[in-house]
Amino acid sequence: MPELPEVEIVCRGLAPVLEGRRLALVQVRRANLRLPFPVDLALRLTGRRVEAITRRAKYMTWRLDDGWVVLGHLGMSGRMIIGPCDDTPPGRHDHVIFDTDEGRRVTFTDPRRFGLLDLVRAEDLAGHRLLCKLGPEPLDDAFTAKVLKAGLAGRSGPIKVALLDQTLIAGIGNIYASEALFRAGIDPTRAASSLTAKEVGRLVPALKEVLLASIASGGSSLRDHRLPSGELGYFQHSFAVYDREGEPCPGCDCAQGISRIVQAGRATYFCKKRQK
DNA sequence: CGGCAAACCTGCGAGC
DNA sequence: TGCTCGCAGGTTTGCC
Repeated sequence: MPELPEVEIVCRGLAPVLEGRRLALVQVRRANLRLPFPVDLALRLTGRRVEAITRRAKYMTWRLDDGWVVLGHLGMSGRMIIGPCDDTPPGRHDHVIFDTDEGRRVTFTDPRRFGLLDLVRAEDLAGHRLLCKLGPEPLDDAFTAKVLKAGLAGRSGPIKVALLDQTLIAGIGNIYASEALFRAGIDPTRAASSLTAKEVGRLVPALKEVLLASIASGGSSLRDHRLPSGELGYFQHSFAVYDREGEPCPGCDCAQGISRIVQAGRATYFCKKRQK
């Protein structure tokens, strides 16, 4: 379930395993995911020390000791699984396996193969073709109602679809778009440009709140119960509206309950009474 | 440029 | 039990 909060949790979970460690053995088990892997990826990573792990939007970056950065994306179904280095045979979808000099193993598994892994020079990271068009980080202080309002100007499409546009805001996915609009009381079908300053003034904190709450719950569950699987960031969330079609609205007593519609090919969940 | 559908993949649950 | 269908949390591309 990799939207911004999940990627953040994965990065935080990987940091204690990888930061400061050398990659003793890297196994690349196929030539590509969504994009081709860099040539000689395994060779270029083997022996490198991971200096720092950070996140940009839904991308993770591992800064290496030779000036290169591993750029990773989990796509729809990508996961990072932590375990020991042992003789367990890799699963069908275990595409890249990183063993550290401490005897720990990180397995990048991705059944649908929408994820990606690339190498980029640190000084070229911001200009990378996948990163250079990304909009502001929603959790940055610089992401304000004024900034979002300006971005929505001239957009006739629905606000919910606009929130998924990574050039407008980076990191919002299909779940948190619905959740934030519910929290802000805004109808997802409204034209993006029709939102008033007051409404955008509710939407921006709503976005920050749903993301932060998700990170907080993931962080705590990660600290408190290390999953036997070693899997990071894939705990049970409780969403107010997402995937709750027909269930009672948690914000009002309407008889209709949560509605599901499709916008730009993706499911949207909302309360028709509470969201205007 | 904006908006939309299709494409990339596999897995899973519902329904028959 | 087994099949088909629809659907899934992302992003890019190409067409209008």
